[in-house]
Parts: sequence; structure tokens; C-alpha cells
Amino acid sequence: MIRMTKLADYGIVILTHMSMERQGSLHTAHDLAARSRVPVPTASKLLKSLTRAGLVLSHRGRHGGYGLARDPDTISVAEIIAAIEGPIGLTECGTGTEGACDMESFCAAKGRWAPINQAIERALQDVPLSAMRPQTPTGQMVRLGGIAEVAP
Amino acid sequence: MIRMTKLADYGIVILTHMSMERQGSLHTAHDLAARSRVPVPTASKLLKSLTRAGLVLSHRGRHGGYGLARDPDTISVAEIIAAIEGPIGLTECGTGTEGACDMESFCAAKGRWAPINQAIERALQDVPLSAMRPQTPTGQMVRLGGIAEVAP
DNA sequence: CCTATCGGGACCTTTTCGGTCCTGTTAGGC
DNA sequence: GCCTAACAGGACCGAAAAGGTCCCGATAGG
Repeated sequence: MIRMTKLADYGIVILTHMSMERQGSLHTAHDLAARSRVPVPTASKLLKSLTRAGLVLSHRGRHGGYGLARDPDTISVAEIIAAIEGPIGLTECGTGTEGACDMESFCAAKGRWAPINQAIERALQDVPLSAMRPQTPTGQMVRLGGIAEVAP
Repeated sequence: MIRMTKLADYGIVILTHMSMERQGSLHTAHDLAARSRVPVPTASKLLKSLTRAGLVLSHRGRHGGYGLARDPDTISVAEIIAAIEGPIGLTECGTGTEGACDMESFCAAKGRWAPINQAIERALQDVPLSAMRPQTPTGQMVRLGGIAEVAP
């Protein structure tokens, strides 16, 4: 199957939780890990990657934590995945890395992947983080016991 | 990065080579492996998977081999990947397998992946095998020394 | 019958994923 | 001004999967 790693998946879940709070509010790695049901060190590692990519802002020291750097509407799933896994693309071909494939000079499919990769990236860019929030059929968001849930 | 496995990549290269021959012609696993620069056992394994999926037909015995089951225009990249890697989807969620994810009841992104997965699958379904053949800018195909090459 | 070919596994090696831990560094609060 | 709660940045490790090899059986031309 075409898969992203669990790390990217977790990252999206964590950011989704962050997007459900007032923008600018801070959350500790521990807090976000608990809410997302992800081991704390793993969540911490993810948040570091996301910070380096500029998707979240970090504050150190007491009462520090992480907060979204931008409005959830302006953060795309493509960006999140790229921040955690690197450039998006089904193959090495066409992601910009030259010489990544040693079959390059004989490959029958050479150069044909770029449009496909672009189509997939476009599909992911079109999905903002805000669209990942659980919603009721009428578009209303609900929260139960601190954990985001789809309304029954 | 979002990646398909090398196996799927090789499979597409092999089928691309097959698609450049007269339809109905047979090629041994050994022959296809040599042309695609893939180890013979690996090519053989791939061809078995593709046969099981009905994308290629096999003939045993002397002068046996593999041939495309359908016109290259009617075989999509999505089908090829699915034949080798299984169902297409960025996450387990939404590929039909219930209970695959043990975070299901707490997942903030629950149910939001299906449209994304579908968008990607659609993008891959829209690319027929015939589109993977190397072509000149005018759409003409060239072959050099038995290996498909893009015209200089 | 003999041999080239596919069919279906078992099996091994390498990579990388997923996760842990440790040692700084920063900054608020007492 | 120290103390401590938080992030920063690695090193490291086990498990799982990918990638590849090999073997033996079945089939079908010659």
C-alpha cells in the first residue's frame, strides 16, 4: 500500500488536537501526548520536527509549550507530512534529488512520475488542517471529556 | 516521504517494458528482468503477483512467458500498485479494514482521511500504463538497443 | 522422456520505523 | 539568584517490514 509513516499520522493527530484550542494557547508535549494517546517521547520528537519546519512555535521554560504558528486554515496536510517525512513523492524520481536512482539511465518510466507526484501533492495541499477536525454532519464540532469526538 | 515500495516501482517499469511490445507477445521473466535491470527472482516474484491480479497472463512450459492481459490504455497505475502493495491509502483508516487502528475510538482525525485517500487513488487511476512509456515531446516513442529511452 | 518455464513458498539480510533515553539549554517563580 | 519545568538535540536500540535469494513442484513443448 502507499503509506505514510505512523509518525506523520501521529503528527497530524497532534496538530488536530492543537487546532481545536484557542489559537496562541500553549500546550506541553506531555499534555498533547496524553490527549493524542501517543508516547510522550514520540510526541516530543514530532513537535521538534514541526517546530523546525515552522508549523508550531515553542516556548521554553516554565509554563512553556507548543502552539500553532498559523491559523489551521492555512496549514495544509501536505506541509505537515513534508515536515515529518520529507519531500512528498511516490518515487525518488522527480523529488529533485539527482542521482538518487541508479537505474536512471535505463529506466523506462523515467520522467513520467513528476506529473503523478504533483497530482498527489496537490491533493494534499488542498486539505487544510482545519478540515481534519472531527465535525458533525452540520459542520459543528463537539468535544467530549477533552478528547475530540464525532457526535453520535 | 510518502513512498510506494521499490517493488511497485519495479513492477511498473516491467509492465512499461511489456507495453512497448506487440500486444499478446510473450516474454520470459528472465528477459523482462534483464531489460528492466531488476534481479531475476525479484522480477519473477513481481510477475507472479501481477498474474494473480489478472494484469498479465502467463503461459507455462517451453516457450512460455508473460504477456499483458489487456490493452495498456486500460491498465491504470493504481491497479498495478494495488496488485503489488495492496489497497491504496495513506492510512489504514478508511481502507475498509475495521479495527486496524487501536486508537480509533479516540482519534481526532477519525473519518477525515477517506476523501484524501480517494483523491489520491483517483489521481493514480487517471494514469494509464500507456502514459508511462517514454515519449518524445511530440508523443513519439523511441527505442534504443532494446532499452526504452527518451529521445535526446 | 527431457527441459525450459511458471507457481508457490520458505528463508535470510538490510533498512528504516517507531520508540527510548540522556544530556544540555532556557526561562519563569519562589 | 537559585530551582525547576519545560523544550533542544542527539545517540541508541528493538522490531518490523522491505528487498532479495533459493528451492521444489507443476506444466507443457519438443
